Amino acid sequence: SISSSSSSISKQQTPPVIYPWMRKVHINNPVINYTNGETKRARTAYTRHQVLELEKEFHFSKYLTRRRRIEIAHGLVLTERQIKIWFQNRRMKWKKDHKLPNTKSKLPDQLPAASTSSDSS
Amino acid sequence: AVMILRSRFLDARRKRRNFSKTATEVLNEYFYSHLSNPYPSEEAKEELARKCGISVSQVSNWFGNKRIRYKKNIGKAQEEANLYASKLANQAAQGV
DNA sequence: GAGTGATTTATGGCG
DNA sequence: CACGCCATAAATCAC
Repeated sequence: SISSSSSSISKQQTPPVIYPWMRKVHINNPVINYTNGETKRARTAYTRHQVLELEKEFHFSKYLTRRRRIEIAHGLVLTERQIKIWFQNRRMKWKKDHKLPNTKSKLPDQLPAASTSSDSS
Repeated sequence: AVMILRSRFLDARRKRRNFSKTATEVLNEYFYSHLSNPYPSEEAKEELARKCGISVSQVSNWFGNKRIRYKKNIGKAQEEANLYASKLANQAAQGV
């Protein structure tokens, strides 16, 4: 029983309380605002080609040497930092995919063939 | 070519289902009762996952989305906040 | 079309 | 010190 002992009887009534976690934190330079008042942080979506190449490289090796990182960065027109970060994120994803997905996963290794799945191509 | 199509259809995002109402209820109750710091520990996440019948990753996703979307619209979320606040007060009154 | 769960870029802390 | 891991932010995707 880990009932939180934080029985803070704070006054309810729509408290306009702004806790620290509610403040924006990654509002750095890369902001793009179009005529509208919105200022959003830009998140570049990598092209299919870029992702494909990165994925290929990752399959070859999960880690990058400094040398290789520079080559890829130039080849894909991305910064070394972006390459490094991409590999870190990719490793995290790999871990997530390869850790025991417990015994309740319903992976369709053998889909019910009864349904008329009219697959065409 | 076939593999591409396969992977596209097997992509987890594409067969999205909403969580059960009770699961959302449980998550929201935790969120609003910890509004000052809605960051459940690993253990708390596991318990929530168990109670909701979802995975720990899904609990993490839920809190990540909830935090961002709450602070993107603090005003609109007040309704929900009050709703769960009164719900909790009610529970406390009954000694739950 | 808004809502929502999941995924993709990106940051910062700590080891 | 640079780099990896990790939790997380924020934007975006896909249904």
